[in-house]
Amino acid sequence: MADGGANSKVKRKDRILDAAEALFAKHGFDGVSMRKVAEEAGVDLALSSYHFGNKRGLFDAVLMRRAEVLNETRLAALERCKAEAGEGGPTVEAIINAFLEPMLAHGYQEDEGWRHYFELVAQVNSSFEWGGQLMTKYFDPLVRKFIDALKVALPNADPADLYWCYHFLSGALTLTFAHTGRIDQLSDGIAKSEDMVGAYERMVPFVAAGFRRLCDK
Amino acid sequence: MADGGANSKVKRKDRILDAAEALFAKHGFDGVSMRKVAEEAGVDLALSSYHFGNKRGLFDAVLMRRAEVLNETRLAALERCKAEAGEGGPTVEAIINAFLEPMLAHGYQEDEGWRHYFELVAQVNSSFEWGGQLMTKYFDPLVRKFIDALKVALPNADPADLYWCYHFLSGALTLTFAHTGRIDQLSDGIAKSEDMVGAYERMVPFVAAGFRRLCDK
DNA sequence: AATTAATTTCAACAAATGTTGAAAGTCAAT
DNA sequence: ATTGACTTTCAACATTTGTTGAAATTAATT
Repeated sequence: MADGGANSKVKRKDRILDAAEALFAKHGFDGVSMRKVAEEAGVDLALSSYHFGNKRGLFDAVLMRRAEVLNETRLAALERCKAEAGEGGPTVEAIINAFLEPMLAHGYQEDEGWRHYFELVAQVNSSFEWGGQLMTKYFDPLVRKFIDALKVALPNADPADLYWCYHFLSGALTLTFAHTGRIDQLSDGIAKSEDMVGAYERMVPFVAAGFRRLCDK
Repeated sequence: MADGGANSKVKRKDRILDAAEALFAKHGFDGVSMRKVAEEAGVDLALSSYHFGNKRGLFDAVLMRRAEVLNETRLAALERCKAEAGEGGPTVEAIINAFLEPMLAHGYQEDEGWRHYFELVAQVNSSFEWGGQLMTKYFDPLVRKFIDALKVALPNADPADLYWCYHFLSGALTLTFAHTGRIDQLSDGIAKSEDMVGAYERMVPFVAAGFRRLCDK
């Protein structure tokens, strides 16, 4: 039997998460109904509540699923770049690269699940209602490790400067992966929001230069 | 009679816009009901539909109201910095400053209306559903003028690099004004999201350094 | 095969939603 | 005072919303 249909071997619970991920990414928490999720996933309405308790539980489960994977991959990238560096520790560029590169590694081009996920994170990050709480919960423990590494690479930095620089990085990063298509329109097609490799290759030096200007004293 | 109550002289139409602005900023388009707007504004439910046609019309009116003011102020700042510069034109730093400084000028500290507005724009900018369309419509004509000025300041820049740099600026800017409180939690209070002056003073050199690294050849 | 547990469906609930037509009120100009 | 345009209220509409018990089905265990 061919896969992919409504009778696919993929567990219903995962199909619900996939559908919710795609829909929340496009329309936000309040723009999606439980019925729409059920319809998209090809399951009964009540099943999402059974598996995740309620709508908010479903939303949290979507956010958590890939956060754990991303955090592990980023941590591994940070450890690797530390190991490859000499005793002075890695450069600013190498640390930022370790933070960004894993976002492309997860088969970003092929796997639309990850694309939906990053669109969702972008929206959560800059939303007043969710931004402070959820991003802190899911990502900040790891972010602190990257900032510690940056403190070593920029030993004379004022901590407040360092946190603001990371904040700017976070904003540039999430908007880029939000994939809104705005840069396409603004540039008349010269820059393409689908070109994540091009964005990544530019973001590393852009952000590193900013860190150095403010924190390299 | 004292002002400020439900019988204030302020026109009901403006009270609706103010209430909608605050609510949309906090909860997004789909997270706000017409009834909540009416209640917050102290007017009848049907009045918003009468003045703005429907919910979407109200949302557009909120976005448009201050966009026009901001665009004018930014244009004036750009012209002024061009006039003050020599014949070589303004520096990258001066151009970016002209783009950012007007956001603080509108009595940002006192007037919470502007704070709500920027929170709303932040959310719109990184939302898939609205980001591409609305930002282009309201802001891009002016943004193109700033990019033209940057092309003069960075004459050897590859246009694609320039557009990506602006995109990074846009992301850093909107997240900072989204005011989510995340930087407070991440930094344990060392950096404060209320400190918009501090953010502004750091963002100008941060972004300018990025532009120079990628576009100054 | 029998029993228990986990999953999925069905049907319905009360509450909340955007919108609208008609009535009532307000205000300025004649 | 009367007209006429504009503003505001009232009441109701048809949908849509999240959630939940109870029944039915499937899977796992004995």
